[in-house]
Amino acid sequence: MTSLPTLETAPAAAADDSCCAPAGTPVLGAEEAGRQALLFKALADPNRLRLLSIVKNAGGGEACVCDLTEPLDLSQPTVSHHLKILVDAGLLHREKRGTWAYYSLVTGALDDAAGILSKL
Amino acid sequence: MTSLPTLETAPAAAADDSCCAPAGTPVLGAEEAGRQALLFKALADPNRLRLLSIVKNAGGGEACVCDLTEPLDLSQPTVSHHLKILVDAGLLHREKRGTWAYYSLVTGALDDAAGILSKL
DNA sequence: CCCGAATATTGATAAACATCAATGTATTGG
DNA sequence: CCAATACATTGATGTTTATCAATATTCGGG
Repeated sequence: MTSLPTLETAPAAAADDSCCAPAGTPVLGAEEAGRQALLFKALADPNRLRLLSIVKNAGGGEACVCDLTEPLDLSQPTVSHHLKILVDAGLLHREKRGTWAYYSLVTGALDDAAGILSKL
Repeated sequence: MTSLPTLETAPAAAADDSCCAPAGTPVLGAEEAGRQALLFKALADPNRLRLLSIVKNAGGGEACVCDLTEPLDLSQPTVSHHLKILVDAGLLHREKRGTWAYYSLVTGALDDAAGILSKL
């Protein structure tokens, strides 16, 4: 303990010289913060944001890997890697049809992420 | 629709065997994606999310470092480091009054971040 | 049943990151 | 001025991350 603050009990006297609030503040729990951070980690990369943008605006709302490799100027394994991160984060849905894998936005996932920020 | 792809505008020639769309898709630019990724990088850490939550819900809408070190169970330098990242990302505002540094939310910054996701 | 195409996985490497201890800086009170 | 307090910066360290080349897997066609 480094300083005066943190008076959990007995605020009574006041005349408090400290800088700090009464420490009764409601805080985002560590576990939930961890879960939410995983989601934003998935969004914290330029190429993944571009992937989401391309998929969202693609005709039919879906795109295969071959649609995504060229515009990003990344190798195919790297694109697959990013797509896996987005799927694991619950942002993209993957459907294999024949040889191709089609990726589409999970409905409401981006709005949910946005909602987290608004309600922090 | 078993396989062949998403041709929106039917660009004449083609006879294309590929799985891919005509590559006319509007894409989030690399530069803007980079800027936006910086913002989400700042949000992609549990402790920084908790910092934002504490500051937002603090009495008076502001909190000093001593309010933040204890609930996160991090060293003071680490908290200062995270706060700097949030300030650099445009999410927090820093005001020094006397010996203390008070941090507060930049108005609308979180909503702007949320808006990016909605409008991807 | 084998071949080629589309995608996924593995292994390696360099860069970025989170964290703390130690130290620096600035400001207040005596 | 001096000392103490609040915060920032620096340096070091272990972990995570982005990327590619090489390889594996899976599927449709002949």
